[in-house]
Amino acid sequence: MIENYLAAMCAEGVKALFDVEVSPEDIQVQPTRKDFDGELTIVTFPLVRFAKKSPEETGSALGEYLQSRMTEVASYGVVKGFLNLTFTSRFWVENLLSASRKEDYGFAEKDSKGLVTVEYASPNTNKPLHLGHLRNIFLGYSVSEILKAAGHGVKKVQIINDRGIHICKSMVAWKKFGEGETPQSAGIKGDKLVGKYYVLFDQQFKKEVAERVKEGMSQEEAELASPIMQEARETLLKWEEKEPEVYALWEKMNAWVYLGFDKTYDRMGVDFDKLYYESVTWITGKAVVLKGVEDGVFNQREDGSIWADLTADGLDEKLLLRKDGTTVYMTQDIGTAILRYQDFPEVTEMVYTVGNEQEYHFKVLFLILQKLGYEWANNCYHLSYGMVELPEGKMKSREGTVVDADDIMQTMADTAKELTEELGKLEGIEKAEKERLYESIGMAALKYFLLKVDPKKNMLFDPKESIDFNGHTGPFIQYAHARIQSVLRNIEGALEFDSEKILLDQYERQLHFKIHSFPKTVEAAAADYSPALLANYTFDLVKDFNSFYQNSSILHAETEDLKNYRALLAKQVGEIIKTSMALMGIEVPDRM
RNA sequence: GGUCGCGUAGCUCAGCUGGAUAGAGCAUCUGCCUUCUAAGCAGACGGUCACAGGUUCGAAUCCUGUCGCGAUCACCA
Repeated sequence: MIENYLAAMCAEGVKALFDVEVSPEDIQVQPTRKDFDGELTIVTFPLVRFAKKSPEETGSALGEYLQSRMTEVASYGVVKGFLNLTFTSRFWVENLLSASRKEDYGFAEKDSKGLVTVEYASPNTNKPLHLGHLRNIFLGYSVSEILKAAGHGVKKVQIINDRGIHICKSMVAWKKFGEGETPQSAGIKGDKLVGKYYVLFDQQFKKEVAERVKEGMSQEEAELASPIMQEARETLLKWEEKEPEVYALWEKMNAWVYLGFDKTYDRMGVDFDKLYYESVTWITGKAVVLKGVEDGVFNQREDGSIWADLTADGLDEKLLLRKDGTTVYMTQDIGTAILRYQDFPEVTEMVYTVGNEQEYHFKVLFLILQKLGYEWANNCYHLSYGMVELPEGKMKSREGTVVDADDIMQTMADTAKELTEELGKLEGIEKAEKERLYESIGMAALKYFLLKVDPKKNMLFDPKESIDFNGHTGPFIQYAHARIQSVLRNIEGALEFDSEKILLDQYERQLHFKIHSFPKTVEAAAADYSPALLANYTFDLVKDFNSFYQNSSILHAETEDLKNYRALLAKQVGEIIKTSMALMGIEVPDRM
């Protein structure tokens, strides 16, 4: 990495020129701003006090030193406390050649770092997936791919929340109003069908409550007295006792939902290495909690409920087991974590991709696991992401303002089709191929839109904007790649050239520098668990490429050497676009 | 009320461990398709980086306080 070498040389220079020891880490090396000549800049302000000279003189002295000792440095310029270095064409061209020779440029050595589990998609089985899940799932998938690229082993895991009162609600409503309806008979996906009955339950519940309030009950009393709610609670108890009829219905309805989810995941292009079900993990959780009481980690109250006292750590007391012995969310998550550790004993880190409204939950969970004495609890990380809001405010399932995952994917594909047909570029392509393309473009728009924003921030999903394929969008990047492939299709033979004959202009220097930064960007994205870093990098790369592309022709270059060199440059940009987008789960077609 | 997060152009967002005149995209306006795909390029317009202090050669960035918005503090998950 040239930055490190440069910093080391600077430190050496400071020692030689000003007789002061500085460590290379203290030398500030940064990309040169666009409006100045050069690719890398040394900030010399901090060195001024050692040099006892003006910033300008300090910069010149150091620049002179570097230029005379580094063959890579072609020239330097000093502006106030900034030393701008321009590297030789030869250096950048060599760099390009070595990058293009690497099969997996930008990737760290495989499995050079520890195994990480990444959990994402924790859906409830009582309703279909929505836009919030999409952000969660794309994020988790992308982070998994990025971690792999950075040299980690990765296991993608899903936790399915298949037990609890919410499923019972769907079950009760289906029994009451369903008349034996199935996904087949209704002609809709299983998750949609079950979701429908969840909504029906809520409507009935509200109706019953309203009736009772009208008769003079308080809101609270009415909610307790609602027959359908009572039935749901009874169903939950029967489920816990594994009463055959209830259990069979539960299995049947969950199976419908899983088939529906599978379709959605499939279209999203994501997969999992292992699934966990809360209907299983709670058993482990409960056992661990009971053991924890014996070991004095938790305490039991008179009513029989079990609690973790975290007040000493500045948190609250947390319920782990109800007085009737049933488990809560936290108990299940304890069980899940332990099971996961048993499944992957070599794991060095566990990542949880879960919304930021659960930050407190995970703080508590990790602390409890630590108290239980698990070493690995120190390496759990809550990859917390912000909510997706709509222009009209938050999504609320009860108010019907949720954006359904399947619907939005379909809308994106439809729009892609519409706009592509309008442009009329796909003559002579088979129909099936075209359909694949529309899907690919639509999904790129959606995924990129959700991933380009810093995960931890809340974001706004404006349907109008998300469907735009111009500007800072997935299709814009796909398009650049398609154009590159188109150029390459017109070139025969190997892209060989005499590197002595290549002189770079400013557009190309920008590009070379971006290419050079790719491995570093992957590493940074992994360290931050942030696909947004990659997204923004790729967009910048494409913009630089477009400038170059529009301003210097490749096929009609002045000489054969120049043509081949530029083509190789374009090819390398194409390669990076492809890998980088793949790390976001986005495919890039060869034409569009 | 306690805790955590956020506040940058009309809108959506970048801005890495403090560094140059705060950057993109959208929107608005002006140019560019008889050489490689115009889903593009070149340019114009647009900012009191919420506010007030502090730290220093230098602050959108770090610290403190104020205001505004959001999340959370469930025997829901």
